[in-house]
Amino acid sequence: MLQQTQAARVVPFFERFMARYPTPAAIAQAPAAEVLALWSGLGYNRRAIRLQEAARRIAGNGWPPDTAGLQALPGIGPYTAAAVACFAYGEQVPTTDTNLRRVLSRWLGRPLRGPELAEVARGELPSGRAADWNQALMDLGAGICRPVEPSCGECPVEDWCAGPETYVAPPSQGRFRGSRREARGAVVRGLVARGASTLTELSATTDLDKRQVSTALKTLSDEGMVEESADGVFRLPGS
DNA sequence: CTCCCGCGGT
DNA sequence: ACCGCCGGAG
Repeated sequence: MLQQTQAARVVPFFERFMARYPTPAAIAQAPAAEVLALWSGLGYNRRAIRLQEAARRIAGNGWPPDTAGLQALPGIGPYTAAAVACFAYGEQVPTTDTNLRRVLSRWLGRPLRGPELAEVARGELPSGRAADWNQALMDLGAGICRPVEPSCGECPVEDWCAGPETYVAPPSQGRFRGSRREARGAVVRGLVARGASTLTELSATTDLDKRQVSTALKTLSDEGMVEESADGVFRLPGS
């Protein structure tokens, strides 16, 4: 849930999920339609499908014991694997998210990315305190070492930091208004609200033209978020 | 407009 | 290395 999503926005969704699905087995057995209904509104709906698939593997095979095993699960990349390994398993690994990337880049005075970022972050880990360190750097990045208008005067490490200039903004994302992403999100919300629906019904509900709805349904089907249950009738999987 | 405790397919 | 994916806050 925290992947590319502000922590404050995640909290209510997380609480609902943990109440409904306290264990991997619980979410593994749920209909995908129900999981998507609980997820819809948080963003990046594919994460819900991948989370459930990961839970099914975990319910069947148990938890992967290390970072490599975690990263082999769907939807789990370098950051999430490291975060689980560190915060849940106590492994001494850096959680190289966007905050650590920015904080360490400014600290060292040059832009860090990819393998080099991971290597530098590993080198800075204080012995035996990876979890505290990672948490502290993420909070420093979110609260003080912000992307724009960082509060260097309040920063506890200002004296040995190169300064905020080296921050490089991520590539811009393209308009959301009128995008296929917006249409896909609207179609999922429409199917959550209406249940099984035709193209015409979804077009009316979402206030999108049939061309956009049709494209959204096709791509959503390809990714396992929608099924065509009968000819021309679409629904969320398992509904 | 930008950013958010990224990931996966190309 | 690049791009699409969701949605809300500032």
